Amino acid sequence: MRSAVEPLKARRIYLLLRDRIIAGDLPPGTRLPGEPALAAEHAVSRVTVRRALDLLDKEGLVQRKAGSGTFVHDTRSVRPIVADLSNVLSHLIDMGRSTDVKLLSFGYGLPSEGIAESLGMKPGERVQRSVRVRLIDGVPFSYLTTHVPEWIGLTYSEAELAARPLLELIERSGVTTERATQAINATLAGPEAAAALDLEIGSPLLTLTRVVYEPAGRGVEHLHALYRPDRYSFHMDLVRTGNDGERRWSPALGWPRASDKGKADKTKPEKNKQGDKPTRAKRTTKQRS
Amino acid sequence: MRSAVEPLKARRIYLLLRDRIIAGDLPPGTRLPGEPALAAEHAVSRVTVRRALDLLDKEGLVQRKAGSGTFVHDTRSVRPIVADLSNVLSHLIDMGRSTDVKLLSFGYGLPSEGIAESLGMKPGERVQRSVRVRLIDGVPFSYLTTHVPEWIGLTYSEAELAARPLLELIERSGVTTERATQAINATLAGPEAAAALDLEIGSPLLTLTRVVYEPAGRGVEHLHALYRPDRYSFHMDLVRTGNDGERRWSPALGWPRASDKGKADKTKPEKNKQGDKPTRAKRTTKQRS
DNA sequence: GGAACCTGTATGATCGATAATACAGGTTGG
DNA sequence: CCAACCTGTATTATCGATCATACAGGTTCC
Repeated sequence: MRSAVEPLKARRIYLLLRDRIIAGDLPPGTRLPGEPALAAEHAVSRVTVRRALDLLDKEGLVQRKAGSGTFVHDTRSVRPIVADLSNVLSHLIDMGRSTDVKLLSFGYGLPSEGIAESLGMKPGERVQRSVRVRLIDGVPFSYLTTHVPEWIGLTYSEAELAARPLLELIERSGVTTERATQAINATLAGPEAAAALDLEIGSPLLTLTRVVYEPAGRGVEHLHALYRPDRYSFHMDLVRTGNDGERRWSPALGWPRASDKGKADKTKPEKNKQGDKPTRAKRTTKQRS
Repeated sequence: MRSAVEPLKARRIYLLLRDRIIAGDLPPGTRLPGEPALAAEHAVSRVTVRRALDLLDKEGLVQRKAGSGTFVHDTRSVRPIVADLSNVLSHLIDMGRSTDVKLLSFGYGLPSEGIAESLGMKPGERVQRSVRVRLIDGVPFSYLTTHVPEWIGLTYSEAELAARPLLELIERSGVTTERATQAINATLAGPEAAAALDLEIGSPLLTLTRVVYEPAGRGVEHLHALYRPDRYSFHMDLVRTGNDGERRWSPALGWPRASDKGKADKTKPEKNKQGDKPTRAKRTTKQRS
């Protein structure tokens, strides 16, 4: 009967080792068990173990030395960018790193039902849809799909969208934005996002869905963002609030931030090994925040 | 040369359709193109398309009717649980839904380097490590790995950990917790987490890593949580703050929450079809928060 | 009823992933 | 130097995923 489409064994072992490395169970510098040992441990052939190690190697998680062994690579050099809740990269820009935006798609049309509902639009109303990719130091890290009601979208041009932050353009049109809701989740990379973010299909992605409202309560922007988790993550400081029976954590508002012990700071610009696919930009423009 | 371990084609098509469904591109009720059409569109055989649809069907994203077609299932019945930033499920509990905890592992030992560093421990100091699974209405949705310095862990028993929230036990030991930092990210399910959360290996997961500090700055708890994205997501309301040049989004503190338009509310308890694996609990206890 | 679509199911051929095995060459430590 | 490990590489065999094709049966609509 049904054979249950088991994912590739190599991938299974890859994920297992990857988890142990990331969880710190295999600290940087550790020598992994030899390929024959791993093969025996997981009851697979050595060829399969090698493929798993190849994947880890390609991601820079391990370093292989012929004749010597396979070692866990020092992870600290590939720490992801951290952004606070508001999804602001300001301190990165302060550090002199440049963020660019590439506009992949731009057009008008009818919104899907879910978008229309969350923007509170009447049936038949049209939206502007755009797809952008954000790069930091030339490396793509987020894939943004935005939907904006047509009457706002018409106040700026395609070129302006590629050059300025969308929220700025919206506010320039006379709309004031005050409230927003957002949800953070996880998903797998589909073909388009995978290509844009230079990933394999099926890689994990962080998602952020944000809907921005104007004071009257109508939605003015629907943002769906996909982030490479190895290059981006949400970070926040919490303080314990509330009275005895109802104690909980609340985000510590307002900089200065609490824990800046020089920990995840000197994020090196990624070694950019394997010089494949120079990511020829279709339309790239400097843009802040 | 290298054949690049392309993920299974069926999985590729599955992901593609899944993205379009979740993104709202294919609204609930829509009839998908026929299997022959999809096969042609993606240049694969019909058998492969069927396997992709099988996966979507198994996840409840589509519904197939012999002779009629394949339809996008009404997604609203499988909306994920929403938790606010502080990771509190209080309003769910208020709604009468029960959360249980299953303790999978408990023990003492030396921490990995990363854990030790984030807890600010001296070399040689030991930690208590525990792995728990949280269920809501009997369905697992999170996989928690916690590390606590031994001197705190010794103040409570294994049975207590299975019955009470960890932070409560820590505070009971005399430590006051005031600050914490946390990061949200995404990853793929490894074998253990996949088994515990009733998922396929390689499924996407939300991760939350939180380190809790006592006033003196020593870490007292390291929490690594994995969440099923289809059953859990982080949600927050934002307000626009800051002066002109420095406008940004800040979390809207303090309930009452802004957007409760009865949207993601009536989350039905999941149909629990396919009665396989009755999830026999090893050690299950009611627990709040 | 009947044409035209659909899903469900079965078949044998093909191709890639995996297994089992063998050997070459580097590294380490006695 | 040499024994004992390691990674790198190659070979052949097997098994599962995929393909191409065909047919059965349900649904829809004219």
